[in-house]
Amino acid sequence: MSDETGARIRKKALALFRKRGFERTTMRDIARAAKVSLGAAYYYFPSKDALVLSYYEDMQLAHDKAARAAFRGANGLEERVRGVLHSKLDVVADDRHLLGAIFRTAVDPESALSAFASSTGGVRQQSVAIFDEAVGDEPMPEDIRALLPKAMWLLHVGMLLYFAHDQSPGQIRTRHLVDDAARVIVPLIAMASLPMLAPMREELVRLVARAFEPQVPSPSTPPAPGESS
Amino acid sequence: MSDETGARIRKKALALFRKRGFERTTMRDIARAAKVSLGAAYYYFPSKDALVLSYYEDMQLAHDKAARAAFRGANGLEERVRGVLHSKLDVVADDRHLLGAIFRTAVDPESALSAFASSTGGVRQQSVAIFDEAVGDEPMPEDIRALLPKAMWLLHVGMLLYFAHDQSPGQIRTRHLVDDAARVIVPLIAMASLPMLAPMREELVRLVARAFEPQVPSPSTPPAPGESS
DNA sequence: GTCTATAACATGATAGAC
DNA sequence: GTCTATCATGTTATAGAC
Repeated sequence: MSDETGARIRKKALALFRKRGFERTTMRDIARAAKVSLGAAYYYFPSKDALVLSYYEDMQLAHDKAARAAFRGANGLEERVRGVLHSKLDVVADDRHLLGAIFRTAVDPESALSAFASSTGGVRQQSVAIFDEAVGDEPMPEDIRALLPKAMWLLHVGMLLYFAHDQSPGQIRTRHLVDDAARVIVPLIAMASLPMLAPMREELVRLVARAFEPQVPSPSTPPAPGESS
Repeated sequence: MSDETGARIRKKALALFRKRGFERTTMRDIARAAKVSLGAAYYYFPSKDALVLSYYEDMQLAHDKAARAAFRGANGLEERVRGVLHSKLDVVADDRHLLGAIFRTAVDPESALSAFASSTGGVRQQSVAIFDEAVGDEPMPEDIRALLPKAMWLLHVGMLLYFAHDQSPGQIRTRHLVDDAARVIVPLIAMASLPMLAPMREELVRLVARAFEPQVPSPSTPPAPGESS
């Protein structure tokens, strides 16, 4: 019954996390709720953080579906941006306190769950891909097109951080922020596309692109020449 | 000997953190090194995180001095930006692994040390002030002038995060990033100042300003003055 | 070999004696 | 103000059931 047991532990864990928060839920609580021993819980999930990562994956999958649904009714870039961001907030709305736990590990350079670690790379790439879909075939200079999804992913992390700290009722402030950001992005791209600004744009794009370069040769990518600094 | 004991605990703790990292240093190690009991250590510092906050304050003070020294030899905004950012990296260079511990708590909405919590407000305000000095009397539209220090503070947090993850020798990549950013900032301000872009600038400034609005009236500050975030 | 249960350990934090 | 127990909890080790 391995599959069933693991699923039950996971389900109970997420339920407890939602109800009482990450910190105040102990592994013993989880085991008790799932009617297994503490050791069994650890047999299925090597750490408490692993249970959070499990939530992280769930969340990503749910966002994929929600965002694509939003895209279907959307007209133009602004609406797609609004859709991809609001749908993310919808997905995590009931789990704001869990975000804190995720951020804590995501930000730690030593953690395997670090937002920049390769173990979460798959989930992150999937997340960037949905922003790529949001940009779609909106006309813009090639260099901007290449970077925009990553930049949006980064901003969306900031949005989640803001959301996690947002004390306003229904987190209305974050919702407003998203609307404002969506409204601004189209003219911003238009402005950046002005030929007159091409030189500066190139410099900015180069700067951001360099910031995104991988730190270590990832196992799937052979060591690229000329990438030490 | 209260003062002397507390100072000794603090000093030994920071030394151990530097030598062996935050995680691998236990409160018992610290107590032993400072020749006090575990309970005594907790008498002076209510938590392990409190010891990190203590480092955070030290770091801020050191950065103030280092940045002002850099300003004295600097000519123009670009050099001051370079100075304020590089001096920060200089100050934290030997404590990169400590940054991870700081971020972990700074990002957590429940933590008192959260970067957005009022208990760290004093330190953060001081940090924003040094970026205000860096901007100095550079001519630019009023609304940009008001927001720029906060925006720079935010970007500098990103820089520290990047620095903490930077595996390149001597963290040369972060250093290059700082140079690039400094080079870009002056033309960026010039561009944003174009009268032709005033409408969009106003919208952007309003967006960012709203994001910085304080969440709740802090208990230590009466609700009258319009500043805290 | 695959799963489960129990005991033990390390460490952050607390209580109460002196 | 300092100490000695003691607790709570994440994690690991060990032993057993099937």
